[in-house]
Amino acid sequence: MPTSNAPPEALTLDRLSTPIGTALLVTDEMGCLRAFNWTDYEPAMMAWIARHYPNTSVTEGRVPSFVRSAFKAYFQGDARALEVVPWKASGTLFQLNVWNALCTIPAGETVSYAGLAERIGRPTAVRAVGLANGANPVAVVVPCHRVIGTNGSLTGYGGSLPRKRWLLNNEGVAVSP
Amino acid sequence: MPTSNAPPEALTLDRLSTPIGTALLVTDEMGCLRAFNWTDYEPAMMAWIARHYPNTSVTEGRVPSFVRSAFKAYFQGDARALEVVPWKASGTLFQLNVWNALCTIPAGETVSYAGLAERIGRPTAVRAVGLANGANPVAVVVPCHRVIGTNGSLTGYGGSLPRKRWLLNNEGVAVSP
DNA sequence: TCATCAATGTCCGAAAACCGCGAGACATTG
DNA sequence: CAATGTCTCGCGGTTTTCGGACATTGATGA
Repeated sequence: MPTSNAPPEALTLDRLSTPIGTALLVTDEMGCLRAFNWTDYEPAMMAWIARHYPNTSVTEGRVPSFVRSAFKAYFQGDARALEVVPWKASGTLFQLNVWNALCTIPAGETVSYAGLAERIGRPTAVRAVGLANGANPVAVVVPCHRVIGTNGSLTGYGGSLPRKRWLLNNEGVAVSP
Repeated sequence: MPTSNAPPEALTLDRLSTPIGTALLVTDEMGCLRAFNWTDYEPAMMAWIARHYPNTSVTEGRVPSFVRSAFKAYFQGDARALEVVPWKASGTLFQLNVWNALCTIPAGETVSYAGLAERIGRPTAVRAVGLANGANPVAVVVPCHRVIGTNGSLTGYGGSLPRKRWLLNNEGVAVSP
């Protein structure tokens, strides 16, 4: 059956309070995480969903409880709790490569943009990696926050730098300032 | 299930000898015609398939016998024989509108490009209709050859004008030269 | 140590080019 | 005076091309 790659029919949008703001969780019929963001960026997230899943409805509701539990545990300090959450992302081949590579960075470690570029076999596509990083629709679960500048600075983060710092601290990474 | 609109997993490519060249028939798992062309344009057709069905395999084989029979009957003079062949096409909304409108032209009749534009409610999109006509992936079954210029000239045809003339003759239409 | 600068790959939106037409303006023909 | 032919221009969806933007980095020079 070719259903495996088909776009989802219906998405569920849930809200979860965290120490760094209210999070938006979006899962498909299979309980697969399709999008994650904070309420500050709700309009942008909805626009992204509309562009990538044109014929899919989004209704507010409860995502599967194991998903909620995983996020709760993570935000209470269990750095590896999110590894059990299944996710599926829509993007170009290059972006998918980057996102998959992100998941090989264990909690508690960081990689530079250049390092990530090497991992996917495109040593020179450094800026492109940064761009793909920012396009990650399932933040936190796909740990784009674990990528920092070669010199150790945090550089950027779609969800604001304070959150990036908080997430890294929560995973046991020492960040400078 | 969202499977109905999902792309096919595997396509079958068959060859059939006709009075105007060897035809290429491509059907999906359900026996639905997905592409039609003559061997002169085989590379172009394969490229079209690759672009529209990126993850689909194409293997040579036999299409369902009722499909072959229908084509044989048509090319032996049974003008309406192809009406029983199911087809499915990938294209933009505008193109789908045009292709559906084409199927309302009975064998033995013709319509002008302007007339076709009116039928779909876009009286001024005349050239666009011509363009969509040329993009028809399932020629003959979706009878794009039944569209001619307002002044009665054949104007153009992707499969070459002699074939357009032959097809119309075969359906009982009197064409000038 | 800190600005400045160039080199770099991908993605997105805007703009232009491409045509399987038709209508109108003229010229040519019988 | 038709009837026929050539030419020009406007039409509109699709495809292609092009120019910036960017979650970087390493080499320079104060």
